[in-house]
Amino acid sequence: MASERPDLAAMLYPLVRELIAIELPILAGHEVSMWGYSVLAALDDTPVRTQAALATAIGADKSRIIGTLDELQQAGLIERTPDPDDRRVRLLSITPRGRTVRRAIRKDIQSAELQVLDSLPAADRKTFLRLLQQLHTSR
Amino acid sequence: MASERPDLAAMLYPLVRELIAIELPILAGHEVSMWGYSVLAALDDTPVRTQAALATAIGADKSRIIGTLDELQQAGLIERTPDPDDRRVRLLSITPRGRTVRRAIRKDIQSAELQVLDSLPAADRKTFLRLLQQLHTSR
DNA sequence: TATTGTTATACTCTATAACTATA
DNA sequence: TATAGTTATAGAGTATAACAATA
Repeated sequence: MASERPDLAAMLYPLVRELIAIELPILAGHEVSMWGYSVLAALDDTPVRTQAALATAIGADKSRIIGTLDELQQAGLIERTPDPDDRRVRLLSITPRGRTVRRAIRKDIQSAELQVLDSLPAADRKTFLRLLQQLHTSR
Repeated sequence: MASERPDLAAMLYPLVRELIAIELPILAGHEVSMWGYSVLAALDDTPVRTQAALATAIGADKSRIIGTLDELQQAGLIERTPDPDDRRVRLLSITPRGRTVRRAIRKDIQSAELQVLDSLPAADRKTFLRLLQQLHTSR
């Protein structure tokens, strides 16, 4: 019976939950919700898109992100401009201020999140991070 | 600006979501919910405990797992016996049938879940798994 | 008084499906 | 008619607090 190990999800999920617990106070400090941060990140990495495309990109329903977009727009972090070529579409873009906020949040998160890997030796931590990144970009 | 990488959660969360999508139909096939499977796994790995201890062990509220325990008990997968020493407490245990079901589910899950690591070379896959396991046990 | 398990309540998410305006 | 965005509705999930039994 040697080959016993926990399921992948059983090992990964606690990590994610710990990470969320780390991120929430940071996000609150910047007055941005988790969905809001997710939107800012997506828009910052790939500039313009329709709301529907954005929604599927971050794994949400198109109706689910509307409140988030309203908040971000009102805070001046994103812009929604009607597409002249197809007036049904709202072209999305992150504002300079949105970009600044996104980077500040990311800096705070990334300087705190690595603590979840603390139990690994430094070399292993680096390896884990590299493999995870590889896994993430090749999806 | 070299040091740019996605946040840990941004890389891990999609993995978890993909894993859940893989697990749900398997669990449905065994007529066990995700919470139910989580409870079976916890009880199988560390035999007896109070409901409150079990709840915190799997990251839930004590009131949240009661419906799950009812279902599992009715299906004959767990037992709730009053503690003679403290009649407020219900001692929890997994039944032989519960153990069988849990193992069957785990076998199905583990034979399917590794596909999320498919984009890694075999050696890297093994390394990732080892580090993740190390991370999980040393928490 | 404190604790275990339970129930009840309200609150938050989420999914679904209508609705509008454009095409 | 089909699609983008929006709104409305209902359903599921969750947290909180009250409750009964026991310590």
